[in-house]
Amino acid sequence: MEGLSELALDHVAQYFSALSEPSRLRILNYLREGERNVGELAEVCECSQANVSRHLSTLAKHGMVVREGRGTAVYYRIADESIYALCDLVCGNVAKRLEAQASLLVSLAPKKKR
Amino acid sequence: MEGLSELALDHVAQYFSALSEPSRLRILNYLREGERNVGELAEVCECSQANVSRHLSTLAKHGMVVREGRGTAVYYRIADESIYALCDLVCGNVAKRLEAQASLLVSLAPKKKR
DNA sequence: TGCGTAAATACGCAAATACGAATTTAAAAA
DNA sequence: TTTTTAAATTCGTATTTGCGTATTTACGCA
Repeated sequence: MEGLSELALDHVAQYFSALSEPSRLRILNYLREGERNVGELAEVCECSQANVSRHLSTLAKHGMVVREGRGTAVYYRIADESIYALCDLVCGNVAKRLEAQASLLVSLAPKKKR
Repeated sequence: MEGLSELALDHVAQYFSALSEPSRLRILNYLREGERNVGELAEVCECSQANVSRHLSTLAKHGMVVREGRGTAVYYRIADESIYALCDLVCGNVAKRLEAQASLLVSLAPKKKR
């Protein structure tokens, strides 16, 4: 992403922004197991129907999920598996960071009993 | 990131959130070439000093950049190159998406003159 | 110790974003 | 066509976030 135009940067930022919400990450996580309709996601996410619908539309806007109406329900599924590579990368970094902080904490903490 | 706790999801979301700002992406981009101090970044980013400082502190909070005071200036550099892998992945996805939209646009557009 | 420069922070405001509640739209079944 | 169910959208509100301006802090140097 060396020489990106201002506009391209905005797009990338928006893309990251779509992933910057716990509920949306949770939704993506559930979709790992396969497609789900809005109601199912709402239930398992402990999230209102309206809310899930909104989140899904953001994800869809960035091509992360695909919408398919079937019968009276609407099913969503992951459009691009590379999303997970992304998330896993971040998880790795976050974990590294938390570990670092934890060990720092330990080294600063007063000696444990025993 | 299969079975993540609520708390872990929050962390991941925050991490993405740190990358969801064009100015911050621009800063990261400049840091590809090597360390820079705040003033230099402010100049090249066309961003106020205060602003750059704020952005840098967000990036630092997530361990993306490292702070090092030298003399009266403060230099920042990338802490973890994997950030770029992340950004490049996203760039790829965004590009794919834009291309798809572009070709859709073409197929819908009225015939071009000539 | 005081001065000057660079970075960080405080404060106020404007824009963006998420959410609940209510409503509207879309589609199947009676 | 009417009814029913699922999903999308609208609206109002509270929270978050980014930024400009001004101030404070940190550091080197006279």
